[in-house]
Amino acid sequence: MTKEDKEVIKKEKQAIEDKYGWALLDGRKEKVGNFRIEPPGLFRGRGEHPKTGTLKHRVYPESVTINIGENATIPPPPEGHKWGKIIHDNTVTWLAMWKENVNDSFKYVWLAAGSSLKGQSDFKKFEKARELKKHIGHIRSEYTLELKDKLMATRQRATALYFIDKLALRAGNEKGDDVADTVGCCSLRYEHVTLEPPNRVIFDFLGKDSIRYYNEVEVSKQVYKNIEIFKRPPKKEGDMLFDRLNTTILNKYLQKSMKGLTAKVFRTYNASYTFQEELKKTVKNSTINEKLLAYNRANRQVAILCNHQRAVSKNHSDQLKRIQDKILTSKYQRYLVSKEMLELDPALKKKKPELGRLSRGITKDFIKNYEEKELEKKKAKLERDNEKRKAEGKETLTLEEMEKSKRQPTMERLQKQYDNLTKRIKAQQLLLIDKDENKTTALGTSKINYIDPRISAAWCYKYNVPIEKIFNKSLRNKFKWAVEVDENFVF
DNA sequence: AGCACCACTTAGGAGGCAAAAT
DNA sequence: ATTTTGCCTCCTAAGTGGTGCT
Repeated sequence: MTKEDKEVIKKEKQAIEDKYGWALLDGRKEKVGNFRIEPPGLFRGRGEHPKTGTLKHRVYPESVTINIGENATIPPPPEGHKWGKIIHDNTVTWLAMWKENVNDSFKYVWLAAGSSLKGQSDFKKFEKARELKKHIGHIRSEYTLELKDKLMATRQRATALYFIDKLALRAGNEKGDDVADTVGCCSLRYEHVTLEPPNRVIFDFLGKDSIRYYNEVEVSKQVYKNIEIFKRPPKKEGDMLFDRLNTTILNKYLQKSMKGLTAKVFRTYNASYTFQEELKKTVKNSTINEKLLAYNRANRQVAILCNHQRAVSKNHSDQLKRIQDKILTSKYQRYLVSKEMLELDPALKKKKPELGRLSRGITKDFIKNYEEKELEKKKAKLERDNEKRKAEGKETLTLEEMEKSKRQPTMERLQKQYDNLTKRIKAQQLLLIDKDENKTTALGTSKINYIDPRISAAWCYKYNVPIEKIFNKSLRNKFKWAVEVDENFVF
């Protein structure tokens, strides 16, 4: 498409956003989230979903309910149609709703992530997780005691809670057989947990979105013993590990320790807490890039804890090789610069002995390859230059003449080149580490949903990192409520 | 207790786009 | 000039957990 074509499409898109993308909430203009009805198509479930490929019907205005202020103007339905229902319920936050035919579930139109409503509930979520901080000591000592309880139901509850707390497992509601067979903590089955003496437990199951959870963990003697008991015959494959427990029982129990406490709060709490602890490894006087690496590492620890995975890109290993190659190139270039420096001032050999060691790790093959490429480049440049010269009526040069015509390097210039290359090598090495550590881990989900954004904001202030380096535009918008903290904020 | 129903948060992948690399 | 990469937005599925009824 031409620039103009794109411009037209962009404008049309913007006009739709302007028209449908806003709502009035208590007189304030608020951005609406996804306001589009899902188009018909084949249902694409994740993992082995029994309904994969079934037809998802087109949704007509007649099956859409509009939730709007009593005196507000009702947006007109598409020509020739009527809305299913108009309601005025101010106890819920959705603006429109319909029922989808494949799984019989509801779909909603809500305000956008950056809206005041979503911001408020985000704030409440993290405040609740912080509230847990005050109770966690007591909760832990209680479930540690209850691991030995005479009553099997209590023991199971304590053991499940131990996993939820230590491993950040999801609650694990029961599911029907009309959806993919995935589990969380309370719905773990016999075959999902294997024991390895003396105290190792191996988890292997499909969790939310059919993402595999595989983890080998050392547990306390009592927990090991409990699992042994819960797996004792006649229990067999296919049976529930915690047959006396479900999420309702667990959550009812948690309410007693803290009002509003449920299993999912532990994930938020442990994610944010872990992040805050990991961030302490940031080095005060390091470069911005090093600080960002520390930030991403802390983020990554949380993502690993929460098992946020992503598919490895198909050319991941190629990418790594390319970066390694670049590092080698920079190192070789730096070595060449150091040689020139030594030629210019042989006394440097004693003053800066490190200059003599720069060729380490650079193979002859690499050098040969590099020099060949360099020669190609020079020849190409020479050809271009000579074209120009001809056009200007000047004499053409040979390769040797071009080399000679270069300015003689001064020590100052060489030192600058040297320093720049050192900087570049460092940056490339950081990139390499970051990239490799990141190949199967998705950082986004924990950043968006689990890590209290105030921790990040405070970190930025404390270490003098611009907030744009860690929050993109939409995150800054989503976390508007959080950036007002000062550098001393503690989760 | 078990359910149906409902409303909300959490999740990974697809695809678009612009900057970087070639 | 063209291709690759990396970030971001969009999409919608898949969880959690509440309420009210039997």
